[in-house]
Amino acid sequence: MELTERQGEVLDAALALLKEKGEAPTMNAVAERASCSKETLYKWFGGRDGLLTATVQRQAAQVRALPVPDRGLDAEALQASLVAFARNWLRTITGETSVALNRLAIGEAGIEGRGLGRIVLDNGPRAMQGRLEPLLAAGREAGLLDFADSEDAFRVFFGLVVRDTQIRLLLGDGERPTEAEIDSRAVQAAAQFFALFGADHRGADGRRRNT
Amino acid sequence: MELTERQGEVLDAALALLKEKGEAPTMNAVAERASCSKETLYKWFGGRDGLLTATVQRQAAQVRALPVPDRGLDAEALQASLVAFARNWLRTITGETSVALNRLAIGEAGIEGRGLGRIVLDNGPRAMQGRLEPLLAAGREAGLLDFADSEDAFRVFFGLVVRDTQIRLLLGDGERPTEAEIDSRAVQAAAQFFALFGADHRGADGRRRNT
DNA sequence: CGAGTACCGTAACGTACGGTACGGTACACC
DNA sequence: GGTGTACCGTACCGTACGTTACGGTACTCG
Repeated sequence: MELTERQGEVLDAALALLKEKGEAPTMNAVAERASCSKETLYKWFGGRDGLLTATVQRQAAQVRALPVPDRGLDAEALQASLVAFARNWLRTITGETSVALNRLAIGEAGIEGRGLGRIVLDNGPRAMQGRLEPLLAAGREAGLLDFADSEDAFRVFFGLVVRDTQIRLLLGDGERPTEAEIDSRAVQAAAQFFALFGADHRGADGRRRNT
Repeated sequence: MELTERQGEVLDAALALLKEKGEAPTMNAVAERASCSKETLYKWFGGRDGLLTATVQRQAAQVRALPVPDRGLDAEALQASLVAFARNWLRTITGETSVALNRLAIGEAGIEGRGLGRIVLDNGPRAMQGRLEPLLAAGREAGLLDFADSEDAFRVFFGLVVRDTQIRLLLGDGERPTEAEIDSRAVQAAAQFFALFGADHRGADGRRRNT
């Protein structure tokens, strides 16, 4: 959906309300906050579902991709890329916006005909997977990594990075990791991933190359 | 809260509706499904919040604990316990009931004064942590595991087991793992955990004993 | 300058739903 | 048999909110 600047402001207002109140804002609240008429909301977005969908889409779309070195991939560069991925991802999912969006999407994901979960999924875990798997494959090509199934490898990396952080935040456990903790965790996760899938280590996980 | 059998039936009806509709059921719907009067609902549970809280509590409380061998802990027994833990946990979180409960709790977790998130948290990740950490500590005592911070070790285990499974299910990605996949993943996660924290391996994660 | 367009502000409508009230029934206890 | 208790079924009330309608204003275009 193509957005004018004014429409973007309206969606920003909707997002702000979502973060403040913790639940999907009402049409009245959005109209008031954005200083626009409800008629305009309906004209632009079709209704409540359209407004919320557009709000989620606007935010989800601006999760930025990280540049991946596709030439001259050595162990150092691969490690650095993985750490950068992990740090970027942790920052995203622990952010207030991401938590609010995921809450909204999850809350409506069980209901017939709601597409919010799909949007967040496509721009969240699946987007991460789509960007990371090529990097992992390149690492294997370069003889730095050793795994059979790149999807499986991605999921292990995801687990090492995210752990129980996201589900705890979603459930309202207030303790957000600090920037320093995020950095440390990113380094740690990348190191653990290398310990499991680095080509210069033994296949201690018992499943290497056959799962 | 002490429950009579009839009250349990009412909460079962509420849970059934929650799973069917994907969102918190209305008082009318619960009364009709359970063949009871709304007045009774209010008398028993105080109101809508009380009813939903009781529903979540009833389910959350019956996540069963696994027996932990506290004597004669050898490598085999520890591995078996970890696999059992992983399998049990994966079965729980991929179950329809758990997904519905988590959706409900997360959807209301951002709202002032709602306690559902806390309940699920206490009976979910925190309960798992409370049961697993003693096992890990025992493994360290027995010279089988090597880690500095047992909470950190728990979280790595959690990540290796759960990966992105839970968040994908919550967001509506329909693909549930089969029983065979759960078994395989449990074994794999335990092996990977040993590869990272087993006392007979090198400390390849770079953080052993100092984080 | 007149017509059209886009938008704001506000009022109004319909409905869903949480909560309450009340009559009716079955059963226990004196 | 009379009284109290617990519960069902249903009707009712108030409010919140999605949606629609409409009058008023500014700006554009011919």
